[in-house]
Amino acid sequence: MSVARIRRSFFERAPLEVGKALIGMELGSDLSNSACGGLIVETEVYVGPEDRASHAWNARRTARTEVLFGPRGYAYVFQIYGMHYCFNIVVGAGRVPAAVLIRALRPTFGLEIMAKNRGLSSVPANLRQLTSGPGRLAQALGIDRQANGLDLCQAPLWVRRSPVGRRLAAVHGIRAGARINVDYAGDWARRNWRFTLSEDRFVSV
DNA sequence: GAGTTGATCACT
DNA sequence: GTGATCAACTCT
Repeated sequence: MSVARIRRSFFERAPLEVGKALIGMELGSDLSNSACGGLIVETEVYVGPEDRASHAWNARRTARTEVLFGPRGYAYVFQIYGMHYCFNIVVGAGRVPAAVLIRALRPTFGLEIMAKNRGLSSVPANLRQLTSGPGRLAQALGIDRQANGLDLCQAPLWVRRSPVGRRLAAVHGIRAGARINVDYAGDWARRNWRFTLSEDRFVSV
């Protein structure tokens, strides 16, 4: 599959701006030797060191968070609850440690691959099982710790504009709400830094 | 409500 | 170096 990848400058903007702009764009993967992916319908933004909910809170710089301090447009992948992976994109101006978590996709291609990656015997009747939720979509796209640090402008993992997605966002609109499962972050948990394609059935619960 | 494991941190 | 704590989730 020939893919016109996105320019790095797309990611080199204010984190909230990128988090919103990603809604309706395509996320694709060749990590399983056959292309699969879908349209991004849900994101969460972690703005930087001041954000109590961020792994980079208080400028915490460790082996795990290292890629957050590097160039924009790279994958930040971490394991959570001992068994799931979350896929993020490093974004922002300069090298502030900010990222956008991709929380849900509307699956559009390579459905068989994604079903297999998810451990399902066939493509499920309810496609929400494939990519609705950060852990689910990472598994569906074959993303694990090995994908950490991949350059999304070159690697077999890409983001690109989608005319269909752009239209969906224009017609249905984008909603901002509170981020999920970050109650430990106090006031920061209440900021409306989660973006969803309004009314989309593939948005996670 | 349980599962599961690595990162992080507060200690020696 | 060692041990305790717990997490940006999923499935039953």
